[in-house]
Amino acid sequence: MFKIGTFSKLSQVSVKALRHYDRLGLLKPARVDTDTGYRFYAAHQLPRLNRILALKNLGFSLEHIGQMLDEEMSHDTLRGMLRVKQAELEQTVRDEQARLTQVATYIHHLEQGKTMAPIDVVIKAVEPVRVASIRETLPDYPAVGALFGELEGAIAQQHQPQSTTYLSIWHDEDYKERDVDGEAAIGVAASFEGNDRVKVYDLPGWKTCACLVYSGAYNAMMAPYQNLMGWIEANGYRIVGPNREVYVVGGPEQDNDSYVTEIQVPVEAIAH
Amino acid sequence: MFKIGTFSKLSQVSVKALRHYDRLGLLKPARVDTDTGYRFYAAHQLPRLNRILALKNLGFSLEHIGQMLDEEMSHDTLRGMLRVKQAELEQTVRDEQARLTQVATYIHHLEQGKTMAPIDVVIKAVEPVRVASIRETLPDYPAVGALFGELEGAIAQQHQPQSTTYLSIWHDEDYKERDVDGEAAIGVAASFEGNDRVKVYDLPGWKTCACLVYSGAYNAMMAPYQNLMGWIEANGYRIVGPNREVYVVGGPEQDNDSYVTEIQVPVEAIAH
DNA sequence: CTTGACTCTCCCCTAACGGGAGGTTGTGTA
DNA sequence: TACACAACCTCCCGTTAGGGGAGAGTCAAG
Repeated sequence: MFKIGTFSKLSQVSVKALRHYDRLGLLKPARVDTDTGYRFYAAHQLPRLNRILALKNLGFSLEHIGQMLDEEMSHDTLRGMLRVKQAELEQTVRDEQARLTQVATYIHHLEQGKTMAPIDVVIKAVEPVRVASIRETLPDYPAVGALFGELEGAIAQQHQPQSTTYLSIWHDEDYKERDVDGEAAIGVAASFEGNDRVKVYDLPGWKTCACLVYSGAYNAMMAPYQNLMGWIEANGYRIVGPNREVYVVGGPEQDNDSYVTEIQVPVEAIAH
Repeated sequence: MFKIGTFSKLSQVSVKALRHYDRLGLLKPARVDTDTGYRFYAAHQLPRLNRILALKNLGFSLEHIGQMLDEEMSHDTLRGMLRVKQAELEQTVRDEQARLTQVATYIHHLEQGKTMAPIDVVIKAVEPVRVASIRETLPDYPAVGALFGELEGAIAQQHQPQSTTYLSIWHDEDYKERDVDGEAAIGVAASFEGNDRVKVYDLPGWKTCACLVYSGAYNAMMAPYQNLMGWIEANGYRIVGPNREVYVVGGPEQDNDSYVTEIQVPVEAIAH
């Protein structure tokens, strides 16, 4: 029988941790003095403690370890837990490696003396949303403004509340100077009805979307686009759909520095 | 100007998180109504929020992000922080991959219908300790018992308190049936003096040591040894020193099931 | 018998929020 | 204009796996 300090040195586990395991029921001392409350551990408890440490090293929570040790756990259940942990670890490794790539990209950019801009790129999910939209081949990008005017008219006609969700979708795979396949969309309620000209549908969401918030006039948006595309390539992603621009703050004038636009490009990680 | 709920939807960041960033000074609302306490955010704050999210995705703490955003941080300092983060991430990836290997090993063992024993293996640090020891070529493993008797005699002679640290060290690289190069060691105080027969020195510690606690008689220790060695090989480690046995509970008799022994083998990870 | 080492319980702390209580403010509708 | 309800506020507690320390009791040696 060892007192907690001796047992702690023996097992290289801190006294605090041993008391913690006692509270959680993971490792009860072999005997507890009823008068003094002193914990006494037996040597034959070392293998159990060691198993706790081993499972902890694998990344299991103490709660899970308790389940794995206490219940007479079946082989299959145990294997299942290991498989789940395996999947978790694989996901973690992938995530960390993606971060590593990003950090390396930024360091590289910095050493080239370039701007910090690519650090603003974020991968996030984009929710689906019901929109009214018009899609057309436009002479150039700014021409999408006219489509928004048309949409606003149609929405006002049906006495719908005005939405703050304005976005355009660019369907061309490559950059084009003219004859652009563009779509203007405004968020609407489910009750809104379309017509021949104005289509109403649920714009699908994306689970992984590279996003960059850009603050400035529309005619200077080329640079952030290039940053975003460069980021996507450098970090091992592939574009899997048309890019969108969400107009957080915008208006009819062309050159307004206070406009805020979010560029969204759906991507997926290139396998391994 | 948006109220917190609108800004939350716009940025896909929860209201709770926005309030949290406000408290931390990471992202103060553009205006706070002095009467109601309502927070009002401006669209031009989205890029800053986006940068916060991007840095958070890289694994930086909010405190670090605050430093990176607030101070007019120099390029060099920034690059330094990125390098540190890069090193951290590399370490994390290595750790997680080691865990992954372990989990895979255990799943494999389970599917072979073998015992769970290898799951008890733990990698930990072993502290250096001052010992009195005798090293000799022994006819067989049990013969080390006599050396302990000799050591105990020498320690008793100097009226030293008796230690609980008993361990033996096996210097042979391979398993040998006879003529074993073994060492018996007992922990002593710094004041203890050796002689021709009994050497006193600081037994070095190890930073990474594969350890297995075994509960049972000495003559059945072959199986745990094989488990441990198999584990070391399967998990990509290499043995880099003589293995030790720490006798947590032991005695002179050969076959006692209540004995507890920890087997320690110094290892290092095989590079990549 | 004293001193110092050891042990006990209890409480607060971590990072980045989430959940909920309880109270105030804003907005849409009858 | 009144009322309901959504949105907002602050404050408090919870999460993991213990660490740090206070204040009090216990143990072993000199």
